[in-house]
Amino acid sequence: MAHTIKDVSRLSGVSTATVSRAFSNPESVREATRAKVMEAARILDYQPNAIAQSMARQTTEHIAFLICKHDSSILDEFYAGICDGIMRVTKDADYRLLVSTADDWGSTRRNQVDGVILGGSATVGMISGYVRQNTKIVLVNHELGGFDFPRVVSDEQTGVRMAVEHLISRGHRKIAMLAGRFSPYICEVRFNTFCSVLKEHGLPIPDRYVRICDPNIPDAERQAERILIQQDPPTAIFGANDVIATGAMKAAIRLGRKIPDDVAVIGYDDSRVCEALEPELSSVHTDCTRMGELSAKLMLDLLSGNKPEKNRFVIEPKLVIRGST
Amino acid sequence: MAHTIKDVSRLSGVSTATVSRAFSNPESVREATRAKVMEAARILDYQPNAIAQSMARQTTEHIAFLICKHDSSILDEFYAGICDGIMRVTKDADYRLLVSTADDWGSTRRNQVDGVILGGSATVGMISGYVRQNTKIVLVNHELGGFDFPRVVSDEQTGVRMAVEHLISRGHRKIAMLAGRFSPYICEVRFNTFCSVLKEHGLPIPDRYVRICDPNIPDAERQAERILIQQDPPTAIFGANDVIATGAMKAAIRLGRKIPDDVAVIGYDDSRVCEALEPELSSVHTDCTRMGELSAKLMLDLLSGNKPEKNRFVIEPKLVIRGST
DNA sequence: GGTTTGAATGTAAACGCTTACATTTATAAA
DNA sequence: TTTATAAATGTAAGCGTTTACATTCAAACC
Repeated sequence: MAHTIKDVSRLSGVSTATVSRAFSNPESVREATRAKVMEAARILDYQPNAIAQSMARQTTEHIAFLICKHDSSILDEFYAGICDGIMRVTKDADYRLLVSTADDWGSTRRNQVDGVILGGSATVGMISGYVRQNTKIVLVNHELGGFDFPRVVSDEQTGVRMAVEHLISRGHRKIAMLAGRFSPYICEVRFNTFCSVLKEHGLPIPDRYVRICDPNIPDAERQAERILIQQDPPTAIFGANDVIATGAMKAAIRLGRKIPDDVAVIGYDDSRVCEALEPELSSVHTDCTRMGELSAKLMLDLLSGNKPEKNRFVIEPKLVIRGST
Repeated sequence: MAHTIKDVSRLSGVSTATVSRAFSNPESVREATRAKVMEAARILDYQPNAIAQSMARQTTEHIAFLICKHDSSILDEFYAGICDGIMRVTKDADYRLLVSTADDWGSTRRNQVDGVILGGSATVGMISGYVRQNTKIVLVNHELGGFDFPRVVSDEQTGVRMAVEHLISRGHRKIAMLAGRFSPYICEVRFNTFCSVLKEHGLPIPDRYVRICDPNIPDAERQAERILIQQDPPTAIFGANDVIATGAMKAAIRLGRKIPDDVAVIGYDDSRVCEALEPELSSVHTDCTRMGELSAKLMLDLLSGNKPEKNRFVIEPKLVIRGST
């Protein structure tokens, strides 16, 4: 067994209270005393037991990041980015980070964390448990209708608008979209915004220019091919995300179309794959690391008892123009 | 404040011991009693306090995954994969997972976890602290010379051998390598194995067929171009990882070389980018999720007091042949 | 009905800290 | 030196569980 505060107390000849203070509130003990304590601790290789501290202090200095997305996880580049941002902040603040993909996480061992950052689509059911236990909540990349939790979201409308208007500014009039079948809310926003922007510019959206595909390359490739081989094909394709846009590019290349001359392609997310493609894929960048950092800072703020000045933080995406447009 | 076991005890009219038993050892209390307890707990919305349990049981049911790699993190596809594997297992076993990129993690709050899985290159210094505290240790994707910790590693020699012999079997005699400058140990193994396999087959390795590059696409592209534009260029390039191989492909495409006819390219890691490229990139697949799962299972084994039958588990990589070769 | 026995429950001492409050010690002022 | 005051330290009661041990209860046997 590791040594306890009592052993240090005995060896250094001071009370356990003083040992405790020497560790967690050094200014409150005399220099000489602190030295004695630390020396004893060194000899015994003592470190305060974190669990006992949590027990006594009623706080764990743990927060959790929960990825609430059906079939997705830390493997998702976007959530990994958020997680990375959260890790940076929690590390600096000396908080520990628990990570889980979670539907039902809330039901078990809830009171082990001071706060939980929910990424993806949390449900009211998940959240109510935390609320009852007074566990702090921050939402990231998601809004929960009817609630005003502190949250960090990305301005997808603007992102899509930038992508589409970029195509238009390049002279494209026949623009197709490969809509997605992944996160329902996101897919809806991206498609709806695509439509409104085109309408605003007086451009038509014939049905044959729209296809819905699964978020994997082969399906995107199939659907893109269908769009491209028709009579009077579009001169540009907007993919609902980079994976889908990648499929579009592959289809175009296989059909012998030149990118961007015969057909331009743009994606969304600015994932790593964009720079790997030839030509490189234009896309819309969302700074997910910053989203993570911001949500973690919000959480720390909450935990230190501050109310943040506002509850909704919006990250503005950036258009990244590359060779594909 | 949340209710405690005492509140439940009072409301249900039994002792706290019985409440505790009703929760953590249901068979040991009479059906009727358990029902009373559970009803009281339901009314009070009681849940056992996990911290107090950890305190009393002297176990946290937390394990940590530490990514010990200088400039890398959960953003790294490979470590994300390991992490995903660990998460699956810990989730099933109802353990919580702490994740951190760590150099110095060991120094602080060490005793909050029952065990730690170290990914990347842990140092003896990091480990000694855990050993003293009797925290269980498992290594993944790394060996620690001179120690025999339970560990899961990938058989890189075989992986490289498969890649190179695949090129040879395709008739290539002039094979170049873009060696890497990332993880020193890995880079060394990959390069050395490349050389020995070529030697075994009596093939030359002229200096002009080897270049070392940083693990980013632009640099790989530059170096690959240097290799390709020389007189008597290689007919195949082995990239030390997929990023580097991607750069090689881009260089070849830009130079107007046909892949795989003018030059074949193969990578290592089988990351997501492989299937995005056109043609798709052949590579060597390491099942990192399985490495994660295995290391987590090893850890759970250790924590339940079993000695694993052996300490070194080797994952065999698989060759994935695609259009680029 | 009285024993015996095993199961169910209760009592109370840990687990290793923190912290309000009490006490002692050092410092400054008179 | 005495006294007032502030700083340092000590005492002991929590924090919310678990669990060894003691006690009670119920069923089964004689």
